[in-house]
Amino acid sequence: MSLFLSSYENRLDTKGRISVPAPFRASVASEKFAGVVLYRSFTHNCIEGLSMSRMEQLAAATDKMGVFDSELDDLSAMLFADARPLAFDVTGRIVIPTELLKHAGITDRAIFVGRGNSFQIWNPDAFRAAQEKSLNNLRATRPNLTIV
Amino acid sequence: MSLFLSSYENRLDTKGRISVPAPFRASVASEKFAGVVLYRSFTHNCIEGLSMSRMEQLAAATDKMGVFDSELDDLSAMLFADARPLAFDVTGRIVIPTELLKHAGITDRAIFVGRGNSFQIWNPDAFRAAQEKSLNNLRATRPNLTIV
DNA sequence: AATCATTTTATGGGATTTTATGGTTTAATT
DNA sequence: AATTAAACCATAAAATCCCATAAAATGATT
Repeated sequence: MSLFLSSYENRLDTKGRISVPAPFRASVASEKFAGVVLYRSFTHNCIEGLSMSRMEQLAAATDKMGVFDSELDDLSAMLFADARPLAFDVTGRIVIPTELLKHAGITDRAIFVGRGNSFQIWNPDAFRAAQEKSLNNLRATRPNLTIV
Repeated sequence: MSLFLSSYENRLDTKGRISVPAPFRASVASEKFAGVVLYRSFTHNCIEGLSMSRMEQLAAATDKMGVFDSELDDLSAMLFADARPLAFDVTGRIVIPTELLKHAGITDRAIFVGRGNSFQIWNPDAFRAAQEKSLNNLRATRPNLTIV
């Protein structure tokens, strides 16, 4: 699976369909499941997105961490229960379930945001506000950028 | 991946295409992705450039910190959301997105500047001015570079 | 060192394909 | 029958491919 990079703003049509950006579709093109997995972000008012193979990776990781870890139990309970697998239609569109749209405050437009091994879907205005904040945080705290 | 060294000034055509200098293309020639990844510099009015493998290194680093760790959140949010994967065309050109050009003040000419494991793209005049300034700083502070 | 031949590189423009998006029709579910 | 969901068709804009050429770099041969 290749990385999810960059950001793409698309619009929802009257039926709630929205095109997953072609580069994101390309990122999962080699997988068995032609689609993505979405769930509500625990930390932001946005939707988190993954490939199915990444979801399987997470399942394997939680397995390894032990069955009796209660924190992890909560996490995986949320994650797997909430996760919605959504297949692309022929033109590469999905219909995002209403609960997810509501959680992200999305109505007629949405922005797909690359996050490396995952991505997010935001209300465009909310995203830009959040980015502004992140940039200010970065400039204030100047974390270690040497890796870049 | 071999180092990005030296500087090369090229011109943008009417479609916004610009040749990536052949030596820079050679630096990423062995990689799966035949192209580069660009994003807006956090600190300067220029564009930063990386190879895709370097980008994947960054993704792996954020993975190691835990998928739900928030420490690197701001940095990776900025970086991956802004990063544009740009494939070379047959003759080795890319089209630099308008936001990036705007951020760097580039119109019809641009200079590719080697930075070792990465590179930058500048408005040629802005770059020369910045270099002049850097040189003066160096002369004043005479920093020491420790090897290893 | 100088000439010439060959290859590579940077740049230009037209043709083709992909993509996002809208609408219509058919099938399924209640 | 009514509503919902899925499949199908259409299109304008944008991105990409393809071909052509001049300049520059390289290498070979004097």
